[in-house]
Amino acid sequence: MIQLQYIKEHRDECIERLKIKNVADVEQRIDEIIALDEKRRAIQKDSDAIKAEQNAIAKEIGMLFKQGRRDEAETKKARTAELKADEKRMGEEMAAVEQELNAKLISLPNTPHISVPRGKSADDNLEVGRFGTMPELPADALPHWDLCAKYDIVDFELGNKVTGAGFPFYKGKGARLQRALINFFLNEATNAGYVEIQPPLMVNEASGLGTGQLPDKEGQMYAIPLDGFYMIPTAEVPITNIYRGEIVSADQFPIRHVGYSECFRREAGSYGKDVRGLNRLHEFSKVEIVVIEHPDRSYERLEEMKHHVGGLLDKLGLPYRILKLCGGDISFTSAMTFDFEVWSAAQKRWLEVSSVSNFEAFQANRMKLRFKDSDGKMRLCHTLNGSALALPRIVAALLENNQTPDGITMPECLRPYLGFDKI
RNA sequence: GGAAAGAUGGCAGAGCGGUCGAAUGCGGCGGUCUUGAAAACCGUUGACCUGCGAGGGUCCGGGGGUUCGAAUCCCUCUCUUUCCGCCA
Repeated sequence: MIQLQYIKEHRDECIERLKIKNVADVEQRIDEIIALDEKRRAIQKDSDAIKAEQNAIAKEIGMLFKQGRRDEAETKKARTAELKADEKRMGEEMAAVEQELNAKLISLPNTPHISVPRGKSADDNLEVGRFGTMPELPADALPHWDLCAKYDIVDFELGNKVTGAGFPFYKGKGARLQRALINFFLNEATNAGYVEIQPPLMVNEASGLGTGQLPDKEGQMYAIPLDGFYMIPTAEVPITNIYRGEIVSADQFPIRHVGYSECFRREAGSYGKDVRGLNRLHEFSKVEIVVIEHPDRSYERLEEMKHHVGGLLDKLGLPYRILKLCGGDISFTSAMTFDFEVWSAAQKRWLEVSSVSNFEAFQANRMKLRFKDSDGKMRLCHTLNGSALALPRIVAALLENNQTPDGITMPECLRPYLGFDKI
């Protein structure tokens, strides 16, 4: 949720930024919010005056009773009845205005950073770097789903039987590869100063609201209505929500966490060739990094996180590119996002394996995550997160890019975790 | 699943329906003392809305009610703890 104060004090800048996200009727929406806020304040002023009078009378009545002046007390009571009626009416008006204001505020996406490129769709994302070398595969090279079957390391059919499409089984060296990647990613992050967390895989509604999955992306999460829980779509949700409602002390900055979790996504409406094999699953493993930082330093931290993610891909020897997402492709909650895509050499496609974002104060405002600044004032923290990394597409690229006539070569950095060097 | 108890400030923990935004302890911050630190002692220390300010208002798990007046009484929801049962 954008801070109301920011909207009021920087109306034009706010509108300009939201236009980068192609928000329809921004001026009108912003001005409605400002008007509602003025209305709210006017009502509150009157309502506060009434309450002040009520409080004063109640005090007087207390005194009168004590002094035994009952008649005078009864007279005062009459006045209170009038005030009560007024207060009730105003309270209802206030609640209605607040509800409307809140609904309008919460439906506004985060303001993107002013440097975010304009654009309508993923085609307009800006490539800001390309690393590694793209392997030349022979003409008979296999896509990863064929390799999975050939070496019996990921079984999609079995997943269909036991659960459903998008819930594969990993077997033998495939399962071991999963475990190796998770450990490799967790260790790398720990060495870089991230404190490891193993979070719950289900969260309550308040947590979903805190990080912005609710109400915006309700249909994307698996829900357990009987208990009011949601299966997490990413470890970002439970880990960031650790700090929901907290006032952290400034000397804790930056707060760095890493967590591995299974991620559950309904992916409603996405079908076709994009979902083949490991390209898009309903359940997948991911290691996530989460950072909470002082507003003045959050963009430094974003760079640091990008560096960390890039380092992982370098070590894995996968060719990748970094995209700065345009206004049309960036998420609802994000102010700036970089996607990392690896080259999947047999599919001849770029696959997104990480998304690193700065949410600025957007999540913190929803969660009321604050700190006391050096001037003693309460301020909202900035929150950031990134995948480091999501496994399935990494596995897809590793299998495809490293295939040879006598097996699939595993990258050096994973061998201590794998116990073998070839599948 | 059955039974009971509870939810108060960063934490712990008091609180006859009016003088309670809330005792006390711990913690935090400032100071005295000290070469420095610890201890001791003194002082200070909630958040939010609104107003230029003085000030006003709100908040004792959420919601509703009784009352001139509710942290305190009633209803309801949620959650937590303990015991029993079941089970990893």
